[in-house]
Amino acid sequence: MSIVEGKVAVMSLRHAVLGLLAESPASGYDLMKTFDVSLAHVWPATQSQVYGELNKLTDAQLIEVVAHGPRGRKEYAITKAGRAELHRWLIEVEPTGPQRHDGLLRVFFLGVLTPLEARTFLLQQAERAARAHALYQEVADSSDWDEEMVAVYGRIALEFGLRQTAMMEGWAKWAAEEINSDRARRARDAVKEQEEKAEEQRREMQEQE
Amino acid sequence: MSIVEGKVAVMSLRHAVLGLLAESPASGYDLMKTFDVSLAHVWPATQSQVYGELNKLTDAQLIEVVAHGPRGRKEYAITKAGRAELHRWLIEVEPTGPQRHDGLLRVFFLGVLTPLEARTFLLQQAERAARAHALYQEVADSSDWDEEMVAVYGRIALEFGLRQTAMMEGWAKWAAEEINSDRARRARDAVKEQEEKAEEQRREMQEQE
DNA sequence: CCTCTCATGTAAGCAGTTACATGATTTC
DNA sequence: GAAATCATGTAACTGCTTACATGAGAGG
Repeated sequence: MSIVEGKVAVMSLRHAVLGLLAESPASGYDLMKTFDVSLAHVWPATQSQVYGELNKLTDAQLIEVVAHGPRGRKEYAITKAGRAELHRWLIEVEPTGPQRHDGLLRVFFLGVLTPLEARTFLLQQAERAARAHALYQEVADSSDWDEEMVAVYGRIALEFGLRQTAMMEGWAKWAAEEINSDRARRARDAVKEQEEKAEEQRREMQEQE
Repeated sequence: MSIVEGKVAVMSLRHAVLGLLAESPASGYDLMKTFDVSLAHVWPATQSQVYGELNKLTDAQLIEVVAHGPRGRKEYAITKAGRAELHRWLIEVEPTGPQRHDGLLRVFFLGVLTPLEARTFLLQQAERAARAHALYQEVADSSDWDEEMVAVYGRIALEFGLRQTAMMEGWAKWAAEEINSDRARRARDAVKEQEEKAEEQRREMQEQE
């Protein structure tokens, strides 16, 4: 399933699980902790999703149960076929890049707000970004980036978060200023003028009746 | 619906449609063109989604049909209630920020690749970002950012794209270098050592049998 | 014994994608 | 009159979220 005649479903959750199990065997419960902490901002997943995916991956023989623990605990490990699929995904499947940014979507519609409201919104975005940046910075400072593979690539991912939030803050502040720019003022004047013209026409139409 | 006792569904598609109709009346067909061009990287939507949402919004009286054209064309306009809902969403609902970045997800698992493969992957990411940046730059250069509200905020959104792609390129290049760093080399050595120890233990176990 | 953590699962529903269906109008 | 474009919709399916259900073991 999922791979039929070269046509491949996206489904990165599957590969997130495979990737985590490639590092070390774990139970669904263990994986959830990782999803809630490390992967929360990259690929969030819910408990029911993870347990469901583990069963599907087992059926597809990409992972297997290697130990049964107390309380029905099932420890999974990646299989050879699973490693191959993970490798294929990493090397051959084109990443799609980030999509669906609802903060940025709002920017397209800031014209319906007053300039003051729009400016406030953008400065709030800047602050949110700054707070997120500070949080990432804390993690970067507190963690001991020692001799582990996870650490090297985890650090690289964290650096992305740092740069992303810094970029966001700078952009939002710049955008807030831009609203007060000459260009924006001219645009607002033009819109107002059009509205006045339309109003005038409407009045004339009414007078004719 | 969708708003029950302060509990609000996310559903930004609804607000994307409201936002577009707030600027000027349009048909589903018109909106699709906007979704495919301007909003493609911010909030992609399919044709069936848009037509479905238009009907739902009409039922909810947030928009209304203002004209019937040829070929069954229905032109929609936003209502007062729709404008209020759009305003509420813009001001009161917290943006969630970007989520689900499958390129970044891959970074977490680069440990399963050889250093060379990982480096290649990151440099490909850098190139992709550079290409996207060039594309945004072309739009920025070619468009006449004249006196229109859409232009001001469209330009601001475009600037986000420019900064985002520039950040991505810089980060990916930095990351590619980081793999050759001392820290990474030490991590790889440590992993190898552990594997050798495990191998040794396995051999000892077999000898005992 | 009681509570907290560990541990796995099911069911309902919404959001998003893909594919299919249909027909009117314009353009060459 | 054929092809391209305009225009709206439905159906099936996948992915994701929310809420519910259940129970075993550990620690006070």
